[in-house]
Amino acid sequence: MNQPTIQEAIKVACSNCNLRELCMPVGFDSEDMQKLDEVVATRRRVKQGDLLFANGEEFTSLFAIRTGFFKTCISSADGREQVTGFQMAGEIIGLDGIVSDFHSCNAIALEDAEVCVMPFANIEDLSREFPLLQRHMHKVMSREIVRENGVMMLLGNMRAEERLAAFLLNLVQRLHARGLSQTEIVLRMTREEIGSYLGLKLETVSRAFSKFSEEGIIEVKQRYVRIIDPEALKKIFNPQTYC
Amino acid sequence: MNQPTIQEAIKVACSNCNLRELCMPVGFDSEDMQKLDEVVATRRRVKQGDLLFANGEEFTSLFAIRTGFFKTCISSADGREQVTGFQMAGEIIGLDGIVSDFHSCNAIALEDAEVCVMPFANIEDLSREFPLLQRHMHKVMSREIVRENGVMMLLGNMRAEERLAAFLLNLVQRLHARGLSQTEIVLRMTREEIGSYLGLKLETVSRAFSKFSEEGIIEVKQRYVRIIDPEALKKIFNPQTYC
DNA sequence: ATCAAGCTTTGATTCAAATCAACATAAGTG
DNA sequence: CACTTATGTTGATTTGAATCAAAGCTTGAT
Repeated sequence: MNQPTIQEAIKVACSNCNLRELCMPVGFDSEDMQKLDEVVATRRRVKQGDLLFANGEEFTSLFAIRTGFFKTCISSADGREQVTGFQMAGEIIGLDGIVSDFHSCNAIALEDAEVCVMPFANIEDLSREFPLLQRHMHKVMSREIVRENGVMMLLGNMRAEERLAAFLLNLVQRLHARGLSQTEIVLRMTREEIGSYLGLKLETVSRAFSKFSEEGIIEVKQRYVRIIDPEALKKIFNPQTYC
Repeated sequence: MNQPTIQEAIKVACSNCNLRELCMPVGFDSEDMQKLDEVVATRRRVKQGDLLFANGEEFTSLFAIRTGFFKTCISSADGREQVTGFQMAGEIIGLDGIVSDFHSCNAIALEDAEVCVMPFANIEDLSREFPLLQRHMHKVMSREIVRENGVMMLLGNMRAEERLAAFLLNLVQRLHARGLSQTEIVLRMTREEIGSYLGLKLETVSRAFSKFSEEGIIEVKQRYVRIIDPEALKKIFNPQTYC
């Protein structure tokens, strides 16, 4: 079902990875860290547009994103698509598959990407040995649950501009945590994909971008976005705190 | 922050609990099952309208619902409420607290309830000892993630009647799995709470109920609902499969 | 039993976002 | 490069759900 991808047999090591603080728990000594390298079996490259995994595929591994950008999405029986998340370097993807041993969404690379393949059996074995890793995995899953709670609030209660403001703030915050600019973004997704995530149509997303631009809150040119006035965005997202 | 509740020191045992197949993994021998009883420290009663836990409270335990019915909800800075789920007997509540060690939602009893208090430290200790329990906890969290994915699809893509149909079908399915009627429900929540969960206003929920009733799909009288034509509900929720 | 408060239903009107439509811009491809 | 296709913007119109409003039911308390 997936496009062919290169399976690299190169030796991979979390212990040397610059994303370690994002994917992995902190506080291990170097000896334990060596053992933890066993969670990652191999790396895998995924080309832009290709599937990392697909709905219905057997679940065997979680994936830690090393480089690149993904979306996860589900579709209803009559073909409506819902983007359920956007994932970037250092984030874990594939948690949906644990419950049934089959994936229940598609994960698609929005740019050329590389992931660390972490066989779930390895994760479970090492989690029993290392309480810190166990705790870490629990937190990763809980974080995803809490994120989705927030999305429910967005979709259930927020207006189009509030949703887009929240989306932009979340994106820059995560990019900033990875050492990228707090003010400039090059979006990896289309207006339609943003809209799908936020429960809006692409025209509505485009209009909200234009509105923010007219108001001098952001500068937009296609996928390039510069945040001129982050406080204004926060105020739109969260009016009460600012009145 | 919570209303006072009775802390019962009675000896509790999963090994004898009729909800065991819902809360706990299957496949243990009776000796291991005895050890697993340690996961539950005590039971706690929660009166209708009272909080099981509140946003901001320290997270120490997960709760398995023995009897009763809960809602979980979050509120935005300016006071908008979003119900993030309804939980019934045999379900686990409190997963939101794991990531930050503080709860990020309120859990409120919609009827008098009793829960098993499972200190998270106990769960983690026993999970390291018993791979089946470890796997079970992972599945519980993954199931919650997948449920929320489905809610995102509902809120992002579905119309009011489709949302209500999905909600009713989900509810009867879960009640049926607990040995209750597949056709008759007494709702534990108000129209407003249903609306909050589904991203709708209470009037819209009421109108959708009335519409289904006029069409002979359900019989409604306040909180009482009888499903006359479940296939029609499935068709509304999921038109493609039926055309 | 009576009253008050909370919930539910229904109708009239408004409004935010969807839809329909046209064009502009960018990105790929042979 | 020219041409096709994908993506993005903007305007006009429609529409589904929100809002505003009023009345009917239930439930629980005095």
